[in-house]
Amino acid sequence: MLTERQKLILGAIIYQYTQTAKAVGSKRLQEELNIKVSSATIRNEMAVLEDADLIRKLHTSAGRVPSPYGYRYYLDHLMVSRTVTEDEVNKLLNSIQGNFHEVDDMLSETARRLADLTGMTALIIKPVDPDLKISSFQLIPLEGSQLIAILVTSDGKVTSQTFKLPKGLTVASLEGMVTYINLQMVGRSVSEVLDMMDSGKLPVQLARVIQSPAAFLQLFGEVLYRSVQQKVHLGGRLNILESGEQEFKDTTQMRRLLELFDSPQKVLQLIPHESKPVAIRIGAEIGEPLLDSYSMLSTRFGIRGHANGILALVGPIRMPYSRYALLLNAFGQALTQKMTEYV
Amino acid sequence: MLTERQKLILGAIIYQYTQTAKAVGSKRLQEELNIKVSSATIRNEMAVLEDADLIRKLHTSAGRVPSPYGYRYYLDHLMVSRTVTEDEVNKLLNSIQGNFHEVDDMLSETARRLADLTGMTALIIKPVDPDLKISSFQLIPLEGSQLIAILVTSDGKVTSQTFKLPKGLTVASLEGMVTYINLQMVGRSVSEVLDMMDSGKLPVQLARVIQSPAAFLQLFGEVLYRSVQQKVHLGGRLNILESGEQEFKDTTQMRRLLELFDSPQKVLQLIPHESKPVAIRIGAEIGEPLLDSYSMLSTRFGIRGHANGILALVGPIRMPYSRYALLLNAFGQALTQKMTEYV
DNA sequence: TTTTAGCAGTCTGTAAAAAAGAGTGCTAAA
DNA sequence: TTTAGCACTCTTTTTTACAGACTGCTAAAA
Repeated sequence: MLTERQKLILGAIIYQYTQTAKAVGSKRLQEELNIKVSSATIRNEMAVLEDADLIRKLHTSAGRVPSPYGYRYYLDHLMVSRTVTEDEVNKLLNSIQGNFHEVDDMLSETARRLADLTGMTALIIKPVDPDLKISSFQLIPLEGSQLIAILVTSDGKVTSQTFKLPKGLTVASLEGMVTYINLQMVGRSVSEVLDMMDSGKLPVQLARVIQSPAAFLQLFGEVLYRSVQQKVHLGGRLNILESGEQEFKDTTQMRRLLELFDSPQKVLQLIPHESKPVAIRIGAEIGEPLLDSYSMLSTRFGIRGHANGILALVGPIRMPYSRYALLLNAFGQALTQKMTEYV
Repeated sequence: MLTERQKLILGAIIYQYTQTAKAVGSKRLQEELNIKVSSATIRNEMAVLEDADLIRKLHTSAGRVPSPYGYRYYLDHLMVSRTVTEDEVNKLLNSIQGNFHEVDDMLSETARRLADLTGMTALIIKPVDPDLKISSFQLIPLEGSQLIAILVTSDGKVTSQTFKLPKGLTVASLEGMVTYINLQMVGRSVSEVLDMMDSGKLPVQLARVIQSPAAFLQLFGEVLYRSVQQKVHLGGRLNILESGEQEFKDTTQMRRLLELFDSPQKVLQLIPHESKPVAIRIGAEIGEPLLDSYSMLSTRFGIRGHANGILALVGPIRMPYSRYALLLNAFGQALTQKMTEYV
């Protein structure tokens, strides 16, 4: 257990370091804290904090910097976190105004803005609506024997795919299938239909409409599957370059880092399992070696009850946590509200 | 006018520098060239080349490096350029095999491959087909009073946009409009229809079908316009980081460079007006200060007679020009052929 | 006139040495 | 418990020294 004075000093070290990015020494703390003890006393207290691995020194005669555990302690015991007011959320909501063609555009723009605001990298994973419904399915002939399949879902997303008319099938027979799909499947949820396909229920039904539905089913399934794929929206992908603890010695690591964010698959692995309003993970807690010298704040947002969208910030360990946690929280609430407009 | 020996030396300097990235001195040239003159003679010749600003030295007692003008001279007078054989194009064509959902996917993949092959940044601007035709236009109701407009063009591209049902319009009246569009406009080229809108011809016609077509027309026009927007496909955007002449002192310039490629608008300004098979521009010739220490090779490709697509490589000034020019040429021809599959 | 050998002079890059700065840890006294 | 003081450590910056790589010039040779 830390004494009040030790907490005060730890807080000051974190504050100073967060501001200046330089190891902070006993003398500077004394001036900063405006405390009535000498620098020697502060040095003694610092020794205690160091024994507890809350702060570290880079080398024998340098000032101290917070350790990851020190940040953790700060977050858990020292940081005072405000809650977001409804007013603030509304202001934010107004600022995300704009005429977007689709949800995805809106989310991209939001990520960009959040990144600009913080100087960090923002990422948004669109919530999956388990009730996402099929709104329409169309087959449209192009030139030659090319066709294009178009699936529209209730969130306004359009998934399309071109293909060649399979041998043995006529456009007319496909038309029949499309009519059937639109009659029977529109209004049903995508996951339900995917289940029907897996269980063989749909194939059986379609077999009544046409002899060999296999080719058609494969196509339909592919488009369906692609329509529910999670997409990652990135903002300020390049900010990560300027926010690292240490400068990059070689471009190699820099590349790896950028490539990490370019891979939706890898980004999806970064999301945390905790369910706090705002989850804060420091350095190695993220579980991705490339991000060991970064921190990640994340919150969930979503449609109606289904808060499975992710809104996250990735930046240097040294950052104003309380401010950004608040911001993220506000953005998350705003997004949750905004999403309803698109359902 | 340069003597044969001077040309030989210039060529050797460029070759050596291209290979080793180190300023080349008279002694090394003597060994390399296996020539029967002494290094002093070579020094004399180098002085001549330097007077003509074909080579430069970084400082008093360093070897020489080619100047931008030196590269230019090399390209114009010294480089022997092969032509691509049909066989090579075919091989390439096979390697771009793959099942792509749309042209855009194919182009992205090609850019990626070209970038991997060269270690440079590749960019592809999709050719605009002036005969691009409208294949279908649909309005699909979503939940609430949301609608989604979908335009399919003959290249298999789908452009969509969600919007709220404007007041005073009913879904039924819109249906009429859609039917009319599909009856009258499908098969016409997009540019033709855009002209009809500008000239007021289409509004007049639509006015017969419905009272106030303004709201509908705006929407239709917007979707139409977006469908012919040029898209830029980038490959190896990050390669630019490793290929610069000098290391980056600060991350700022590095960022600017990456942002340049992230902006389609700016990328479009980079394309040259010349109409050589492969245009090669060196440093400042590109006309973009950020790329002063890079070179850009570009070629055109396209659909049928309309070669207005661009295929380009951006990399360090110091590069094997003849090899990459050949490669680019081959890829351009392959793409031109490949495009026909998608029309 | 052209080519060559030789050498002084210039600049870079690196290594070694020196100096300056910032901070700690310990001791002994208040 | 707190404080003043000082020796010690480690980093960073500056200085100095030196080897290496070329050039440019001169004077002689071809």
